[in-house]
Amino acid sequence: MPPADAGGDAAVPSARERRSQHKRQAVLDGARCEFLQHGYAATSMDRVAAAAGVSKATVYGHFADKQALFRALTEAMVGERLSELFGASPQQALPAEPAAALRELAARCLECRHSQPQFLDFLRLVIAESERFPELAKTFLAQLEHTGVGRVTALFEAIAGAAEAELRARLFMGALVHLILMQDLLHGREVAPVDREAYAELLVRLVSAPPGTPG
Amino acid sequence: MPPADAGGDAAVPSARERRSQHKRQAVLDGARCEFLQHGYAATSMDRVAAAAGVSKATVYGHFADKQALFRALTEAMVGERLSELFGASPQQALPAEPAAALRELAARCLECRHSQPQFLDFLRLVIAESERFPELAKTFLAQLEHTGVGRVTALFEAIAGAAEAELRARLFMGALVHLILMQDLLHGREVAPVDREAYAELLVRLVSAPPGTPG
DNA sequence: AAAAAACTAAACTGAACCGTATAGTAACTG
DNA sequence: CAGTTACTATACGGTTCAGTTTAGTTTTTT
Repeated sequence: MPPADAGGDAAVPSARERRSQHKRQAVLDGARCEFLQHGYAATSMDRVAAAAGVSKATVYGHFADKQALFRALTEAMVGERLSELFGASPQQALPAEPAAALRELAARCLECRHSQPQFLDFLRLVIAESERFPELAKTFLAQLEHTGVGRVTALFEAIAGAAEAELRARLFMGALVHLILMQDLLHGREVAPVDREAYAELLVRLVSAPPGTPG
Repeated sequence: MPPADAGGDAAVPSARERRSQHKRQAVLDGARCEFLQHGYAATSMDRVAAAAGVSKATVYGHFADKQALFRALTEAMVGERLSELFGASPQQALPAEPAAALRELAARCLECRHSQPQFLDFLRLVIAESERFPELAKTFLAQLEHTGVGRVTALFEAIAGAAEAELRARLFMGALVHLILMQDLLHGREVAPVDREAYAELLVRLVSAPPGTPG
């Protein structure tokens, strides 16, 4: 018999459902472009609709208001941006040797300006709206904890023992994120150029040092 | 003879001049409050005037438009926020011993949430508007280079030789700024609490390590 | 073919905003 | 005291914006 499902969440979506979801995705794509470029306050719903190639009524048919659209967009982005950055993809597996894995991870992060251009804009958006949308900031950090710190901590446990591994991981990630922030987000390459390879190499060397006695 | 100066930049300002500058400062204070709280786009000039306790005509008498006011405000803040953070004040001199100075500097930075609450909002503003006002970002970084990296580099030269001193300084500052950003700006204390003292101590120890051979 | 659902284009409401203008007031100057 | 300056309060013009509505079209379902 034909599916008695009258427009719900069937496993096999109807043609109407597919069309609707297609439009919904178009709205999200348009919103992504506008919000990432102009921030929350300076983005107008008219331009979102135009960028999505969709009428304004359609936008409001899928999302209750501007805030709902923003939240739906950013929630979707938190996951994809971070997991792409840390390479959950199968072909981008890290080397088995911990130190080499760290070096590879550092190189990958410092390349994000080219490999993940949207990530920088997204990071700026998260910081810019961290007061207006604190849940966004928290979700971002929780995902970063889950996707990044966890993995790196495991690497440091293999290098320098378990005691300081998490702190070392945070330090490692922090130094990388900071460089990206200053150089790529704040146009620091034009103000104070830094040798990224030397930076990464020194970072890996220092932060992998054995847990010896303090100087 | 009495000063023939007719309203210019005399060394002894007239009473009128003083009144005017007082109002101008009130406008800047109101603007600071509003811009730091709501960002550029979401701040209205009407609310700036209200926050300053001043009529809107006075605002536009002192500043050509919203952008000019924003630029004047942020330019003024770049200097004061950073120099207060790094303690150019006489009573806040750093210890003579380099390692102790680093520890003191780290502690001071990690306390900025309490000692310099405006700094966090300002940092968020600089990042949020780094595309709309790239000069602001560059000025901020240039000042950070001048006030922060320079000093810290000198400390590391005294510890680990001149070769890697600058990179070590950037690494040191980067790890600190990152922690502040994640914990204080992005509400990370509620998501992933970090022992700040342990973080600072490990940071100082690792980044002060002798320039020995890599592992 | 008829009914239903989702869409489009365009106009509209009510409010906010930037910047200007007007009219009048308080303070300083010569 | 007369003139100038900076201010206040208020209102206005023109634009933009969030969100709704209206009327009509395309697509899917029955």
